[in-house]
Amino acid sequence: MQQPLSPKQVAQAIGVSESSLKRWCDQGLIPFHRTAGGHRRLDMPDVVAFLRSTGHSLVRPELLGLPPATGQTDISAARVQDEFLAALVKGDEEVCSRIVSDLLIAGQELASICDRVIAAAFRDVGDRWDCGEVDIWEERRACEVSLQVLREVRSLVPVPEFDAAIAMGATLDGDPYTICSTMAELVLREVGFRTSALGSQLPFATLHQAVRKARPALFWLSVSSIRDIEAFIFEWNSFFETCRACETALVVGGRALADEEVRSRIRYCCYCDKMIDLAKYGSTIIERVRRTGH
Amino acid sequence: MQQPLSPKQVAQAIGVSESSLKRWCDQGLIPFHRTAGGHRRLDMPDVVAFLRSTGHSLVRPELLGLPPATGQTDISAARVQDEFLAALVKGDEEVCSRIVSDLLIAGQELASICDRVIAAAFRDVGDRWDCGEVDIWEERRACEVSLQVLREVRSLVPVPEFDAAIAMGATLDGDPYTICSTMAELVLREVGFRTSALGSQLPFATLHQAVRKARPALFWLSVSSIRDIEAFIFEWNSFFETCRACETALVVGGRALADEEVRSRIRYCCYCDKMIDLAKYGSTIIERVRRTGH
DNA sequence: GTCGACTCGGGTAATTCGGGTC
DNA sequence: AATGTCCGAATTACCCGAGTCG
Repeated sequence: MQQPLSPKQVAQAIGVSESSLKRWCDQGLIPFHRTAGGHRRLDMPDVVAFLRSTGHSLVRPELLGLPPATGQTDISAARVQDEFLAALVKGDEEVCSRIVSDLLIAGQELASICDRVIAAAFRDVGDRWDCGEVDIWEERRACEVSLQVLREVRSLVPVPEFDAAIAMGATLDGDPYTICSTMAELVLREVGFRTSALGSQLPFATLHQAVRKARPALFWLSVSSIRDIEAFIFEWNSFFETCRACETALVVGGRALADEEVRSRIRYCCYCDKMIDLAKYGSTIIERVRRTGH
Repeated sequence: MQQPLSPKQVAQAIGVSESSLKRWCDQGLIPFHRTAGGHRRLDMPDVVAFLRSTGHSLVRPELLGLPPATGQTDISAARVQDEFLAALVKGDEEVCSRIVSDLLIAGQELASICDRVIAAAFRDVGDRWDCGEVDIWEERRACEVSLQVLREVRSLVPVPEFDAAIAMGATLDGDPYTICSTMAELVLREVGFRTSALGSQLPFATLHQAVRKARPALFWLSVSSIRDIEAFIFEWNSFFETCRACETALVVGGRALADEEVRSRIRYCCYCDKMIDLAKYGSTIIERVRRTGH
């Protein structure tokens, strides 16, 4: 759990006077609470949200425990993607998380950072693997680094409300790739869900149990490979019925279902090619739940 | 009735100095009574009421059930373990990470937190799984929560020196359990290594490459299951030769090697039953590298 | 009764408050 | 309209020798 920040800390990190920061707080631009003696205390995710919405940048990020800035804030610049890819292949976690947190603070959509930087880098790593340019251990190290980066980003987005709608998700038996599923969790959390990731390699049987017990409003499944197509389709559709009975929206994504052939034979509520799609669909569900209660 | 709390406990739990808390007591903001010798004692309901009134609403009452700072007795340890286990099974990441970070702040060794809280909880979760008390998805969720907690703790550990010795590690092909390996990374990082975790399910072939290319001073392998013992032993010993050639200390741990029968047939530099052992061995290596340069 | 850890009370330095002014 | 600077009063964090707890 994060320690709350003092106005001075935040003011110095942004590079403005303490008075300005206090005024912003008092105007409601940054949520804050007070100590018993009346001193203001700020939470990190609230500060980050303020930075993102106003376009302020951090002069001294290290005062907030963030990595030093790179100055790169334009996500479409090929240079950002190249730098991220290079750092990822070298296993340079510091640079990776610096790039991502810069983009985030600069106000880029989290979902498009996932799509255009992280997922894009993994496609490239995959290509290089095919060519024999990177070894398995380098690819796995890249996964670990990315997971750590995603974890750091997670601490920068607001904690969901205690009574928010629940989203759950996983990857299926035989599918060890957790990156997509972890990105999905992060994106849905940012949209406002209380998320719980169930990890990788789960058999369908236990997913039925999970949905019945936790009653999530949304369930995501990331499918990167399928062994037995017929068995998969049968089990999938049975799982869909359970979801429907529990009023759970079943969302699907992943390489293996880019093929319309398979997709046409399974039932689902939404197919998301990219994280940005998931973010949009998640928002509509959150909205509906807020309005109607389910 | 709950046991009364000491000022230090409460101050730590809500992240303020002990003096502030005592002042608030003396101002009448928090009701309290005194021991015969004059020490302040607070009751849980009063503390919770105070937190509500000051907007610390995120803090949950159960977080205050933690033991005093450097609780070294088995009793207090057992209590933490129970709280952690309960939260883990419920998938309550917030409470889990709070417990761990409180213990860290209180000065507990990271390695012994790993051994006595996290690893211990997983043994229990495993037992309950065997009894059918918890389902697979709950166990997997517990893994994910633990990984999140470990990654969060990682950001509290000082960043290693740029030129520090390197430690690498992984789990082997067919072994999907990453918790132990992640704990190992964390412990070695705290000791001063620049670590890079390679994730799970790595074939031996690529480990040879990794060691030759990165030349780590230490390589950890966590082995929780072995399929073909003879093949394993052969491949292992070949990997040990590579490590020796690269002056890499090969450290081993994990359930599957608790059996001395298998262990007697493989070569390694150190077997670590617990994380505390790994921390000690890691320190000696770091020391040696600092002195001799390799 | 011993002992280590904790707590007391009080003092001091640093931070923050709110408000007024530039 | 927004920001930066200044100020006296209040709040908080850190420190220490003596006493208490378990």
